[in-house]
Amino acid sequence: MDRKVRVRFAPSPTGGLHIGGMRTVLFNYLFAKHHKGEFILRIEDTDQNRFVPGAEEYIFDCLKWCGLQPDESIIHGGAYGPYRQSERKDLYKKYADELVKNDHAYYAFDTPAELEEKRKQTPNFQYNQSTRNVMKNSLTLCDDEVKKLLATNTQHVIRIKIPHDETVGFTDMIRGAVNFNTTQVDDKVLLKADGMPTYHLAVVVDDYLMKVTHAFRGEEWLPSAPVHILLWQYLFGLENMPEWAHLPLILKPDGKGKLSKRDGDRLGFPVFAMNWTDPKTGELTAGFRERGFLPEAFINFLALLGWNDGTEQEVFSIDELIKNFSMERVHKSGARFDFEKSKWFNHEWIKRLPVSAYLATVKQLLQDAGVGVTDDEKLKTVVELVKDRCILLTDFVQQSSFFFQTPKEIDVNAIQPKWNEQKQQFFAELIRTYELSTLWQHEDLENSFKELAAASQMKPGDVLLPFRIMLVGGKFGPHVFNIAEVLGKEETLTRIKNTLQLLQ
RNA sequence: GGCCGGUUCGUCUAUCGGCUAGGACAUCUCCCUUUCACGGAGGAAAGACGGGUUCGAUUCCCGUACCGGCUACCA
Repeated sequence: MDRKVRVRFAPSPTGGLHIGGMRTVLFNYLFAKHHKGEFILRIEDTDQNRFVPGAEEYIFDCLKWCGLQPDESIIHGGAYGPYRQSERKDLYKKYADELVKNDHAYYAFDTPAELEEKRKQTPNFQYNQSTRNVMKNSLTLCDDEVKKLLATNTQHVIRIKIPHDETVGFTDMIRGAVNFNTTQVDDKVLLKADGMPTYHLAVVVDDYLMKVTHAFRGEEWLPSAPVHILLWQYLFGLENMPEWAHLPLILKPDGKGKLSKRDGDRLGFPVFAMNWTDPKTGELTAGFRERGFLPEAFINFLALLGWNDGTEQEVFSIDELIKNFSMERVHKSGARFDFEKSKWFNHEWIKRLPVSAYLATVKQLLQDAGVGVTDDEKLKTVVELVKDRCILLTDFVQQSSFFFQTPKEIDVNAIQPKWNEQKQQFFAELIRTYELSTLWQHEDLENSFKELAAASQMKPGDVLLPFRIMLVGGKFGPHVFNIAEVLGKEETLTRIKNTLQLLQ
């Protein structure tokens, strides 16, 4: 391929963008960047009935969060605009007319009601080469009548005239040779009654006009490939057609079928990249971002859903993905989405990334939870201390709140049963020891704690858990002396004293 | 129903004719850790089925089964 690589992602702004779509974006992006090409984002809004306000912005927000920025789009500009199909409406008619003129398409005057009636009568009714001659179209009507109907602006569509008994095939980058016999292909509508093109006409025209070299889409599009190939043949020449790759579907974790946004609610995991609220129904679909995912992790597990580089590496940065990605190594079969594994990726990224990469997010999360953080250095220390224990960013709230505010609840029930006079005295003594101590490093705190335990004829283990609960409130958190160190002398002593009172 | 696609541990996957079928998630056991994690060691766990081709098939071919997708003036 000597042409510059140009790929496109073409969502319709009908609301939400789930992980299947996001993965298609990712693969487009990786392919484009790997080949030093361009990534275009085209809005396919040819169905005006399904337009959802805010959906376009949402799509861009998701891409931005992931760092997958288009080179050309309705907001990034570019030399091949407009990038919104509704604004290209007039372009398509010309090509539809050309097809009619060359006998590759025809006018059809059947009304939606008539078609519906037909389908009711004939269960598996298809508008195709075997039925078109009993329908109301320019193939069955005489020329004068057609002219008259057109002249009087009778509602009509333009349908492709699929040839009889031909083999149409192409080489899919993932699947290899795929062939269809045209006898099985329907006469799809190309131009709708409202003058808008259907997807079939629009993809072909726009991919040509936008000089797209490689076209990637979900496997669900495979059956309509012959229509598109025929269109390329009739309009622009097969030699100019982009190479196709039909990506494997992302399947439900349980049961069967492709993943849908409803599966998330049902099974308790996000399906969209970011939270999405449907403006019409008010229904909220949860997003990975709000659930506490790092974009690095989101991208990483998306990439591995259907692709791998042949090695045993699993954690990839975006640059590594760009470097190693190839469409030929994408799987043919669908991949079942596994939320547990996606969490593992997030944990890996939390551990690997410098904490500065997500410190601001954690700070915001704490703030949202009512935990004010004024000391950024302290936050950094805390995050560093607890990050191994956090799978999702939201886990930082539970793991670090007690560093910044007194625990709301002290799990005294965990101490009470084994509490006695001896322990009571140990902590009274500990308070005195710590009050006198001039050093406040965790090693020193631990040493004096253990010396005191030994002097009191106790095993450290007997008093370590109570100590933890005094400082943390519960049975969790990093090493207790590290906690004490960060908390500082005054706060540590206050918490011991407070809990001691609770135990009275 | 028709057309198209797919089929390796529970899940994601490696293997491009030589396999004692490798890794990861999850799971189990143990070690480390006087919380929980992290980390370390180990265990259990797979080639849908039937025919070919071949010295040899998970790998190539053909059937069957099963799974999925599509079958709108939606994308």
